[in-house]
Amino acid sequence: MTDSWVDRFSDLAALPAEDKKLLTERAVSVSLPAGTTVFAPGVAAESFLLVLDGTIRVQQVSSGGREIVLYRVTGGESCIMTTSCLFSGEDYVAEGVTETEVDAVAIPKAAFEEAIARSSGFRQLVFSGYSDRISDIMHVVQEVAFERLDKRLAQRLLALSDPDGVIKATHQDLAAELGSAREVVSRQLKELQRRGWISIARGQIALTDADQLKSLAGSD
Amino acid sequence: MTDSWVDRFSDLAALPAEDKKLLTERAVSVSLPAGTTVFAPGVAAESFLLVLDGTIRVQQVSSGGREIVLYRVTGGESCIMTTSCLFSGEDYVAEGVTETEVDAVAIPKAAFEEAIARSSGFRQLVFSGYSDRISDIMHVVQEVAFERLDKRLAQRLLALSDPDGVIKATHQDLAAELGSAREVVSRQLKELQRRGWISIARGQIALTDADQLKSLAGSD
DNA sequence: CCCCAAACAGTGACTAAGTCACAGACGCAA
DNA sequence: TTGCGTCTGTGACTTAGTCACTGTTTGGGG
Repeated sequence: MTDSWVDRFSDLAALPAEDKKLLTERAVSVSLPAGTTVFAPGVAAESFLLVLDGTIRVQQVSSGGREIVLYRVTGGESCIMTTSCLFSGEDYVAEGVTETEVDAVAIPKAAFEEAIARSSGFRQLVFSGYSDRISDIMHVVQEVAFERLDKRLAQRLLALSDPDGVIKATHQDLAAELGSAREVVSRQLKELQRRGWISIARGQIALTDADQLKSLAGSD
Repeated sequence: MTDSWVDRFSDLAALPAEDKKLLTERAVSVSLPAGTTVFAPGVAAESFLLVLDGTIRVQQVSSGGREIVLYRVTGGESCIMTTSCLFSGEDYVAEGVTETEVDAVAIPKAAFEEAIARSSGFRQLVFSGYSDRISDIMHVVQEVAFERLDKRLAQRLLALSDPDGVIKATHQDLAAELGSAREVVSRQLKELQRRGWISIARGQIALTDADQLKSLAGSD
């Protein structure tokens, strides 16, 4: 196994061979189809997850059925929600869903703890994963508490658009990104369309003036 | 040193003597007066902090001057914001302020890494600290995104009240707890007073019907 | 003792966002 | 073609946040 998955993680690639061996021998490769619920409130974790390919969306759901996206885990990142539960034994307060097909490796709790104890590179990977997620979630708090919805919507449209400036998402999907309500997003989108910055079709939005959107997204 | 500070942390009290020795020898005791800014955006951490006594309030501040409290670190807990920055090197996105006089021990980065490598109990402490904080912050997201302000205010009044049912805080202070605006909180408080659930004085609020407040705080 | 500057609190008018209850519109499958 | 489920539009209303004020208390300094 010369081109192992460990070489995809910069913190792990430089590891001593014996540490790499520990990880590669004990890890279990998994492949998940799009739309799989990786973890959810009320389910305890049993292993640590490293994403190789694809993206996992981590979100919270309210009792009233509204949702908000907290962050996404993409290739080369660890899913700290699993780590978190592995250690504290607490239940998840969020859920993780694969947005695409996801290739990952699952490291059982025992091997995880051994790797943490032995490998400083592995510790670095796990801790920086925690740090990054805390930053992400704090950013979400900042946004929902203090920022205007039109600005946040513009940010998301820019972030979610493909190279052609197209977003394939329903208004409901966008509302879930922002933690808002579908009707509110529909009205905001209509206003952006009125200004000529986007064009709206069923299940799809095209950016027609990205510069104006960037200006709105970056306004203080 | 028979009654060392390490015995205040359940994860550390059971440690082998040599691990305790490492921590106690390398840690630096600090005592901070109330109102000290422990960390703030744009300042990098240089050591890991364990709080022995007192509380540190961790909050975010918006460009418009509004604030929101994320969580509090109390005696026997680690301040993971310092850990986070220690590892990722990223700047703080929040600020920490002592609410009372705080006794703490600061563990330099080198000793921290050594302890992490050697002591599973210390790892447990650090990881569970992370997990708890992530839960806290996710809870904040849930609240600001989805819950009504009157319910959140009732929750905070109950949480902040002393055994006599009194809260010494200005309306501005409460607004900062909730990430809302002072005028909004003033109006909410007036409504609670109109219902006879609280009584309002300058800089102080007294709960007069905690049961009704609990009912509001727990409503779904 | 009185004055006065801060800090604290109250208010009205307005804008932004969320809720509720619908009514259309579109698109695929039977 | 005709449903039927998903997606979107809309009006009326409530809740929350903003702005620009005014009023009120309070603890020093003169």
